[in-house]
Amino acid sequence: MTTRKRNRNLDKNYSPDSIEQKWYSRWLEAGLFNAEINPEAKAFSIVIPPPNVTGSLHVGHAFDHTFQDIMCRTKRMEGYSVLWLPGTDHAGIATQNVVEKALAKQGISRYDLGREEFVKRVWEWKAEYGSRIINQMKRLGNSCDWRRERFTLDEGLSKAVRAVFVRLYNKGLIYRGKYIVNWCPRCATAISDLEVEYSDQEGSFYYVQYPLVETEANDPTPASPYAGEEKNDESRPDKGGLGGYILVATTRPETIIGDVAIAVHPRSEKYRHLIGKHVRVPLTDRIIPIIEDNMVDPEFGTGCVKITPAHDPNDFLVGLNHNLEQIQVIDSRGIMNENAGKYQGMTIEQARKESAKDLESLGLLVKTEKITHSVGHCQRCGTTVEPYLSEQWFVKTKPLAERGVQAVKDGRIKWVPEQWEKTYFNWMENIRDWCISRQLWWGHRIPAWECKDCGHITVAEVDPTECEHCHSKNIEQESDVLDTWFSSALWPFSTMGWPDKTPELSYFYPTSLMVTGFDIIFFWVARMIMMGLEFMDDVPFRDVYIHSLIRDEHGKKMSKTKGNVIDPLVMIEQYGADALRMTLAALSVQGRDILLSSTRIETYRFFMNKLWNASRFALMNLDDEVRDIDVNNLHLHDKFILTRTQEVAKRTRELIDSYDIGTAARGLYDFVWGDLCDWYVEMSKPALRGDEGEARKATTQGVLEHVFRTVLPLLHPFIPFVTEELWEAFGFNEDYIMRSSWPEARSEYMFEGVIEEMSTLQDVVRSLRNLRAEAHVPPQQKLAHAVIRVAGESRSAEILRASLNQVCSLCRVEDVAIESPADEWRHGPSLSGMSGDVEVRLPVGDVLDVPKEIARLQGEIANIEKAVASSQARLDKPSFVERAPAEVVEKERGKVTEGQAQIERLKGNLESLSK
RNA sequence: GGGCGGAUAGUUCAGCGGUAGAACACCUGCUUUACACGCAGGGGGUCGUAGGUUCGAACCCUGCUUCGCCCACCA
Repeated sequence: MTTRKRNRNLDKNYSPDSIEQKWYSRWLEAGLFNAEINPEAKAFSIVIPPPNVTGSLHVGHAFDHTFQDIMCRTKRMEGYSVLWLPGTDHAGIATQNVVEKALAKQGISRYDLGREEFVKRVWEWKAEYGSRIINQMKRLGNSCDWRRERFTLDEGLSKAVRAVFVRLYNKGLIYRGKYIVNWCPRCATAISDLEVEYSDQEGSFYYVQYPLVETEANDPTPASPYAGEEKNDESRPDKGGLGGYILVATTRPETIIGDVAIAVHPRSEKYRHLIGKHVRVPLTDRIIPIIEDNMVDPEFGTGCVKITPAHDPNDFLVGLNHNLEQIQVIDSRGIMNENAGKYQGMTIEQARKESAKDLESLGLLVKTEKITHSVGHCQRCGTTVEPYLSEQWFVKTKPLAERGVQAVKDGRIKWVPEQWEKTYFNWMENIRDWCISRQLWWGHRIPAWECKDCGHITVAEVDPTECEHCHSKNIEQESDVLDTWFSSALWPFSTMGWPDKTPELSYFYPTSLMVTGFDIIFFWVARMIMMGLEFMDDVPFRDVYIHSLIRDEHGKKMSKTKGNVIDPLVMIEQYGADALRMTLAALSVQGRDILLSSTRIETYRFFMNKLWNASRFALMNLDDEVRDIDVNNLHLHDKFILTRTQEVAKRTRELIDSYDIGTAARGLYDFVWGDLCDWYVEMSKPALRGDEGEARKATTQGVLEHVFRTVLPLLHPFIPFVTEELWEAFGFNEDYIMRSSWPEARSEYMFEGVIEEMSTLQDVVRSLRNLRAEAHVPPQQKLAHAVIRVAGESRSAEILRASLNQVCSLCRVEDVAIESPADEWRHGPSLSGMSGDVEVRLPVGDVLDVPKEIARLQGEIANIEKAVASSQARLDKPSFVERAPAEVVEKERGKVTEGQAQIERLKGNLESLSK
């Protein structure tokens, strides 16, 4: 005889706080999250998307992590050796900004401190706040192997970064050059294309006339003959630039002093004759040529473009093609420089206003127009991004991207949901080189040393002491650091010890799954794929699950300024981590944003209590002895719950395997609350009370034991804490539920047809309850008896006869009689209802309101007649009978005959009531 | 300009070929010995719009309206 140590003293209400903390530390102590290399077992691995060290856990992380934790816990229970590798990202620009902001409060800038001291301060900051987000992850219940926690700037990862940089450089896939890049004047660094966010803005279009000059000689600028005149004079020759002027439209008059050419389209009717001629740049004395270039859209603006290679990406390319000078007039902080003449020292905005004013007074500004155009902003600080000419490092991405595309095309990487594949292909197939240098101090310093003597650049994994070319000792390391995403791109293998050949790499790489949001597909996912293929010669992960965004209850993006941020930690305080996890899991639907509100979390908080109390009920009715289930002594409801339990076990596993945790979570919720609590628990009461004898009581206990023994592990990945606590209370075994194995569906507990039979019973119970409510019978009043009228030989009659005890208990009646409809009605005034082939009658004596009941019956008859008529109409269509599947037609026939019988019965009732 | 997704009960969403479901909200009634973090019952929807395919469409196809997102361009 098996016995168990049960704990029957559970509190009446579930309180998560102490329980969650207790179990988390026990799991840690027992080393249950530790990943072991076990050749006997299959490996399952996930590397966590490393959050910023300075960050705080937001609800997006919470969702992401819940998903990963569900997968990891499930796989552990399925017998895999699971690695969930945690860590944080140094987040170069973001972290540097945070620390700079803190310093600014003390009136210090990073330049005051100098590079070395500043970086030291950032490390101090990291030491103080870096563990915060890690602790928050632990509160959520993340089952990461914390022994393996990594940081993108730690020693091992830095080694990997260097190795990758050097190898790519030697392969010719990293190059350095002077190019136009996106530049944030506030952060004073280059940023990649992806770090620019565009938004539409009001701006002005300035129509400026450039005077045509005969030669390249430095003639003095002629004053415009039109200064001060009416500007809309159609006779003016500058309309279309045909006279002494050429008209150019620009949004950036402050860059005019950096102009080096005017470009027109080669086939432009209007301007062709001017190609090769020259103009004088307004506000300067420079003479520049009019050139032709395909880049010009003759339909846009005036059809001619001023070319400023140092301050516009398109102009930059035109400049290269035509071998034009690059004149920089704006410096790295967004201030006009020494080439800007009288505008030197002004901000861009000031210079724009001033130059426009000056152009106007020279009579060269023909008009200004309001336009909306999209303007790029720095993702980190919102400052308007400047195209800026500077020396930068780039990764040549095309060859890497080609392999990345191939890996998805031949199925080595699977995207879930599949739709994201398209987005990925679209980006990868049109990929541009990646600017990886940043003029920051916090990050991986580029391992390149420039020789002050010969200018040669030495790129090396180990700090060199001399120039590899001329052996001069006079070398200096590049001051730039790498884009933070460079190190992130290596995360799946750098965290496992690459470039060394470690056992972790051979066992856990490629990882099984990557879970992340669509916002970093390009930043991160695509680059991990490229780097993984290049350096591991294998994909970094088999499946990519892209989850949707979490928004507030009205579908708005959460943001601090809107004040609609849901803080997962506050939610955990308030409702418990389990409730939050269950909510996030249950709300998740593939390919759709998730709208979250605290009332939703409350719903799942209630679910925790429901599960808790259902367990309390079971425990109150179980003694320490484990009872066997006697399959020959089961009632319908026992078979029903056993069957449903097996179904749910099977279905949940399938759903989790296909990453549909939303449906899985909702299925478990419905099973526990609906099937188990609303029906089984209620129906098991008579047997547990002993009303059906000792054998029935024992078997019912066995069933309860089995159901909880099965459903708690199914729930565990979703709500680990409460299930662990209950597992212990039931005393199912001495071990942790976390270490239990995933329940298999057991065929001996699956019974054919019981779900349908049960629904017959449920319908009858609902009908009876309905009648009670209708007759306003007080719930506490036990009725003497109800009558169920059903043909004696039908299946329904059999089902009901076997479950009379349960029907009585659920409907609070003393006795239920089963009669044949042919029997004479002899119970006095009654209410009746139908469900299927079963007529339910409730003798209600004096309580019955006769006129009201007559009205109700008439209404019901009308409804049924309508339904019968519509079914009949379908049956009358030969096409329907011929082409619809036989079972559908049969169902329709059934509806008609049943409906008609029902109408007959109701009419009989009506007659007897009318008397 | 290219692409993607949504439009179903008051709200947020499931359903994705056989004539509508859940949660929350609302109404009625309940100290029913697991749970008021609960129980029972109820009201509420011509499934955005117009066509088409089909015996049959919320579901498939095509237009339209509308909301949101991504990419590219913007002198």
